[in-house]
Amino acid sequence: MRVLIVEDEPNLGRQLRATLEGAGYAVDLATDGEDGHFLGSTESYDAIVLDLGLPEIDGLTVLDRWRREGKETPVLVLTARDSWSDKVAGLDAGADDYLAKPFQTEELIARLRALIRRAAGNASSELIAGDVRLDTRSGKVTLAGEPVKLTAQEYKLLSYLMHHKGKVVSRTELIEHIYDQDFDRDSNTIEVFVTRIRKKLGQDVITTIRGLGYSLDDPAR
Amino acid sequence: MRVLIVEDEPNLGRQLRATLEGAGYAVDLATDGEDGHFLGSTESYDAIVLDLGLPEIDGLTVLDRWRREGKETPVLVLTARDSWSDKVAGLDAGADDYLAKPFQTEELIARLRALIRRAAGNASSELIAGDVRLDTRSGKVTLAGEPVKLTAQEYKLLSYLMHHKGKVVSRTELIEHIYDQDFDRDSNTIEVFVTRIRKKLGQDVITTIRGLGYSLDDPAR
DNA sequence: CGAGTTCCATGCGCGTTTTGATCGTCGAGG
DNA sequence: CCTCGACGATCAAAACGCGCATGGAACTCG
Repeated sequence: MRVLIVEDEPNLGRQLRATLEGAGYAVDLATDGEDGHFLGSTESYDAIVLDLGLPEIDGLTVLDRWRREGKETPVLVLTARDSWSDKVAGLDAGADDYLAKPFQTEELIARLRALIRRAAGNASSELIAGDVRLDTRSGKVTLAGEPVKLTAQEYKLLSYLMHHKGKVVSRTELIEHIYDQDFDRDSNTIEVFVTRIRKKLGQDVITTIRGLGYSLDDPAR
Repeated sequence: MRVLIVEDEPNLGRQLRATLEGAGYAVDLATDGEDGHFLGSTESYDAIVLDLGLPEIDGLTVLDRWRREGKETPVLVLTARDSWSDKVAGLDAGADDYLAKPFQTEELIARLRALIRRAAGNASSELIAGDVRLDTRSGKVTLAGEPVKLTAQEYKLLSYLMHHKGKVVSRTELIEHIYDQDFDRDSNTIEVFVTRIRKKLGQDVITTIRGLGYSLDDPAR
């Protein structure tokens, strides 16, 4: 999962990046509204963390522009604790969730996870496809009840596919969501990890759609 | 279920009351140690939330008095994030659980519930994972029945992991919960303590999930 | 002042990730 | 129905970086 942080205060920005990377996200960081808007418009993220108090362009403006452009990416807005006006304005501009500063990082992570889950249309923290279960809260995967050990990248890949169960996901899309900005686009890494996951969870978990990408279906239904 | 909150800071006090009432508790609020002590002694509660930093009479003193009077009501103590000394002193005075400020309201509710459940009967204040037992009340740890001497940091680290048994906990999360705000993010302290705990309690108590963090599982199930 | 604890720096080993090469397979067109 | 081309799967080995161990410095406490 790839996340954009728009935060002008350098320290907080760095801290946020560290936190989210620690939680397994690929993170891009923009330090002003201009940058933030550009990245948010051109790259593809699973969620955006947006601080409202930005220099140059105001955070609300950025959010508003994204929505006008048709960007649907879920946005979590950071506000000063007492500014209710910001909150109301943010609602109008299309924010999906709020967090008042200062906040606890776990709360941020929990909210983000919920946001991404909601955007994918899932209700619980557990994603299920056939015999495979992935718990986004504890970060664990089981196959027919048995715990399976996945490496960090394997987990990220599987997680993305399960969040988009039934959809055909292109290799490019996977690369974009698993890695951050600068990554060598032509390599067969994805294939390698698909192979590895299939080895651990069974051949038929991930279906190949030739020329288009991969898809994870739920055989249960 | 009836709960007493002893908290001098008006805002936090009100917030706590609202939270707990929302969770279905009957709530009394005392704003200083004097009041708190009196209410705790004369009324009957299922649990008490006690802030240590109080004017007039110190929270610890209040707690100590209750215990001398023979009050068995479970007490959850709120401490400033970094005052481990408070924690230790609190243990001696007979606190049943701790929460460092600032905390998540969900966590408070969860802990309170656990506290009440424990006090309600059978269960003890023990966290159990395999051969390892950690008594949150006495602060003692045993391995297969044998007492093990842990240092303060080792205890904190282990305690946090045991409170989140089964979850993958990132290094960042651990650092944030064990140290106060500004702490050198790139240092291998956590690794060092993990190693030390493993030396004392056995290699397989804490599982490493490469790239993500650590996890403590209960092999019993 | 000494014992114990906490923290930091360094180097190394090993699992993970990535690369590149090769093999297998599917599908279109002859 | 066969052949060829393109795409995907697989493998092995190299590169990388994480986490571990260790020893020592700084600090805290009695």
